Amino acid sequence: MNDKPDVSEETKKKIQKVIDKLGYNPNGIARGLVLQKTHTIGLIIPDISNPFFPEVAKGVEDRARELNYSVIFCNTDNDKKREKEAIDLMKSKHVDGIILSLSISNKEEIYKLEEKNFDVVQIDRKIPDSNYQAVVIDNTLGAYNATSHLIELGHTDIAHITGDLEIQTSQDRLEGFKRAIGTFDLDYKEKWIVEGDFSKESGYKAMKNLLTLEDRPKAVFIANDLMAIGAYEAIFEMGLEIPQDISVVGYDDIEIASIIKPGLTTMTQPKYKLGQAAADVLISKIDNKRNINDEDIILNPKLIIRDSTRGYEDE
Amino acid sequence: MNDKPDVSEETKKKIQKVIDKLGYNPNGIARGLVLQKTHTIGLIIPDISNPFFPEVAKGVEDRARELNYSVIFCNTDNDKKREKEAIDLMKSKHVDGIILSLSISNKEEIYKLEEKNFDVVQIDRKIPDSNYQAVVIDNTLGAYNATSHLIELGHTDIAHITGDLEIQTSQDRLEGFKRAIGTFDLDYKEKWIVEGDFSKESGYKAMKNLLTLEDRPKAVFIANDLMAIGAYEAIFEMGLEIPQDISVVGYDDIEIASIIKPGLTTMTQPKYKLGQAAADVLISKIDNKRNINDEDIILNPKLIIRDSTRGYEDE
DNA sequence: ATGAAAGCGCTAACAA
DNA sequence: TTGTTAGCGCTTTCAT
Repeated sequence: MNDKPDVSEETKKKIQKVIDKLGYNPNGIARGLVLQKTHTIGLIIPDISNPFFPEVAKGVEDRARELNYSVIFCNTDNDKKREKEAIDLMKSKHVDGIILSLSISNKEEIYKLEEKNFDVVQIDRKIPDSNYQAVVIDNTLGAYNATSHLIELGHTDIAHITGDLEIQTSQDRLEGFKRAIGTFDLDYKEKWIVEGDFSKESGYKAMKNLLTLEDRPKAVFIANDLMAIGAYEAIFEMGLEIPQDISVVGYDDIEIASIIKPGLTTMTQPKYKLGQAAADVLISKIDNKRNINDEDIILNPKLIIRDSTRGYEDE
Repeated sequence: MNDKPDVSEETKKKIQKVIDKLGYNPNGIARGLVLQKTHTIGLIIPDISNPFFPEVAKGVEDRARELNYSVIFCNTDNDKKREKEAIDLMKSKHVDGIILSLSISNKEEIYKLEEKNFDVVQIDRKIPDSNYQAVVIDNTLGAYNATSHLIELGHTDIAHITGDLEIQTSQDRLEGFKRAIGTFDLDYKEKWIVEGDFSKESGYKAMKNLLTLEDRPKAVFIANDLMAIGAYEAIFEMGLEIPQDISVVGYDDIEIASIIKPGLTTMTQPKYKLGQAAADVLISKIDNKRNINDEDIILNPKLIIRDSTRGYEDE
């Protein structure tokens, strides 16, 4: 009997001796069978080799371990079929709950889970109309703050290079940009908003585009760092300097942002914290069935100021 | 009964209907209990947020899934205590086998596992004197090839910036360097071998060091890309050009290597393949107890030639 | 071709 | 305080 208060010290010691001698360790799976509890959670993510997720996974695993849970993990490559398989796997392994990030197109699986009353928390992206609690990072706010930084520096001619607009993230960042421009009563020109696709090359092209305009912008907010790197190239190629001729703000804070010259001002995302929070929420749901608070948790990204931005009038 | 040949088609269909209607899914944990088999493997790695491991983890998970296994993962942060806990966890979860990368100082755990006749494969680093099969990448060969590339380009004055020499990897790369120099009958100068610690700053310092020498080298092999980035800075600061004045080869092929100017020639490691191979080996061990081949698997890194190297006489 | 029963290793409930 | 027993959901064996 597991540490019950009514076992004599003496017996405990005796038992412990035998345990050590035989090298016995308890069979968690038999225990799981009778207790209907595996002390395991599932982690379903699109791609562990996308630099966003390892930190998240680490946060999940660290916190889960602290709370006495272990984690089974699955990559889905954003593939609907694999997402379904991953969920079925979690069911058959009888995990106590699941942390997942599904592709938007896969609502059905979420609904099925809801029907079965499974404990789930969504991370990074929330499926619209789903009832499960989500832990996400506020992209709109991030973009708003990035743009505001430029405005506070005195800039008025600000462009934006978006990500692939099919993706919600890009839409959110675009909206944050527009909102900042609006809040400060600047007007933005449609031609200063150029669509990219998150790749370095698309950043290069978009920037080239912007720089050949007659009234070219003096600052640009770019939806991710990789495109910003491409933009750097375009800027240098035109013989311009950062930030003297043009200020640039990226998004993501990838490793290169601090290494490249000039250091890239960018938004950093609380990835580890996201993982921790998700594990916290899920496990408190599991351990304590009443939902104390099932509001979504929205984490704030943070501005990292480096050398790629400066005031318009600083010169 | 699971797909036995002696069940009438009719019955099968009937059963299937009921299954679908009730939304039944089999309880893998009860099955595991009676079969003494969980179809789960453990993955114990130092740090998923170190860019080396996510690819490895992906390789493991992909291959495991193909072979019908799922994976429980643990981060250890190279902490002995956490390594032990992770192993105990795997035992209590009754995984069918473990893929792990332990710190060298933790031999005892490996030995204990051996005693218990557990299926294990080691990745990335092999504990000396352990009997478990390992899947590793040949650092000595990689360094040898990197250096040879420089020699084949016609260089004779070649320096080396090492990593932290407490770490086996650094030793291996140093040895590969020396071996290449020896094979081609060049002689190396001790002062051309400078110790760094894998950080960008140490690369900068070491390079500064090398460049202020009276007889400064015309080429340098650096034990990782991050230090190479630091070295770039030192080189540019001295008003020198890459590769005109000095050729540089790095190691790791981190993302920045292809983005920085000039593109860094470097060694890339088959990380995904490492993960796959480890899963292959482990699961074939599990499924088929006789050890077909328990030799270590040694994977070869590959040279990626970019713009940071050129022949000594090309000018 | 199908049904009944035993048992995997554990915990909870109960009896002594 | 300790010992005994039932049963978690499955597979396997044996009997029908």
